Amino acid sequence: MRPYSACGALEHDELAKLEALSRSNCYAQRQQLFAQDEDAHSVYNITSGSVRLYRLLPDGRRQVVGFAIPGDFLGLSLAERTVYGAEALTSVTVCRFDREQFSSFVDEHPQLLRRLYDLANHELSLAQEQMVLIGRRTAEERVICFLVGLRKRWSHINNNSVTVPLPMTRQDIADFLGLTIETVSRAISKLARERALLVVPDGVRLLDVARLEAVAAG
Amino acid sequence: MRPYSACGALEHDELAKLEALSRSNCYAQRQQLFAQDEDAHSVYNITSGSVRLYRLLPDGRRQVVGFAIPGDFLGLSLAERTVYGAEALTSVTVCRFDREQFSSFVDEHPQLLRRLYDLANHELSLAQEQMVLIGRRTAEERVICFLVGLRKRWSHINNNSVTVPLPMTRQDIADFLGLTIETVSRAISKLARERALLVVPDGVRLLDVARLEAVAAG
DNA sequence: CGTTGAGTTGACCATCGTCAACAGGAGTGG
DNA sequence: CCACTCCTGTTGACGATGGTCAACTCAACG
Repeated sequence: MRPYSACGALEHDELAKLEALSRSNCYAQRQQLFAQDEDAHSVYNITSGSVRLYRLLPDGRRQVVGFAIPGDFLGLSLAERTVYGAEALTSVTVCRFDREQFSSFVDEHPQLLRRLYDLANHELSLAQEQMVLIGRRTAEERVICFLVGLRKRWSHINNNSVTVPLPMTRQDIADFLGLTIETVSRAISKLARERALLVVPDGVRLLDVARLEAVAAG
Repeated sequence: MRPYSACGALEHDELAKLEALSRSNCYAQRQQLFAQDEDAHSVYNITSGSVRLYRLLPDGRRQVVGFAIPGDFLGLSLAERTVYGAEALTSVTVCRFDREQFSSFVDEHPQLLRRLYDLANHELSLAQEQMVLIGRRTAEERVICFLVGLRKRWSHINNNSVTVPLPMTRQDIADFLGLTIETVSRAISKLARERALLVVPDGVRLLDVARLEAVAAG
């Protein structure tokens, strides 16, 4: 795990010190990294695989608040308790840090803290984007935004491919977009019928990228 | 403006230095503090009045991403550009800081930065809460959650009164909850008919707090 | 070859959005 | 003082988007 994109603020030797605090770790598909509302032990950096982040209402309704892919961090809030659960969508490998140790390291490196602060504010902006998506867009628009946005996130990793991996189930997508599984399925089928995309095993291939990105932007 | 709740990390003399950087400022009702996607000049601390924060889609659809009340900060992300607009719902007074100066001050006070970091992560958690609200709750539940949540925020200011000030229009509430003005109006009317609340000028008085809070929690 | 679980599709329906009419206050001007 | 307009909010009738329920396909797996 070299990039440490969140840690660009660190000098080489500081980076080495941080790396010394980390432990590599694996999770099987469907295994939980951590649950909602439990004590937070660790900070995670995903090195391979995908993770879903979700919140539950007491009556069982679920909202997926995000998906983590390689390079993403979890638990950076450094809060004592988790506010969402995290579950492996595929088999997952992570670099894990002890939360207390990581927190102390951060306190000793204000430049890193400043970088994390900017990162958190960027996340906040994305969360607001998601509010607009769920609150003010139609079902088809939500699905398109989801696919286009996910492709953009993968583009750094898979060389800008038009094939978007979808390791999550339709249920996960639905719970992310505030829809039902059937509505997501219908939206994807409609786009496939219109030759805007092609459904492939464990993903979709975007065919009419221009059209899809126009809808996502509009 | 004494509380500086965000600045509890500062010593008395440091607080004084920060205060020296601030300028008091007024805005008339409907006046814009700043627009979406413009250069960010300032950091604001609301001292009186209410502000709506909103994002616009290119086609004019609007999502209100939050309301700011006395004690709240705006522009703390310290990003170069604004990601949402802010408009005064009532006449508003603020303490305004130059963004660059504030940013430098923060860089010289890691303890303050750490406090701001925790604050940003708390905001992020609230944004996720809002995603659950918009994505997975019914119209009536959304309205109830909104009222109960707003009451809680005002409780520090107005001595835990069951009367919730609503300086925003129904349109603002609708755009916050991902609903229409008519649906918000109907939900409030229904709750009033059921004696769960009472509509008063520029607000509502919660009558059956237990019931409302139960719905909001569930 | 049967079972299971994900995904798709269809028929029907409910919630919420749309459109329209109306009520009530605030501001304006005769 | 009384129209008159304007704006916000309320209410009703109707309709569409998306949810519900159910049947079916298909692949994975034992």
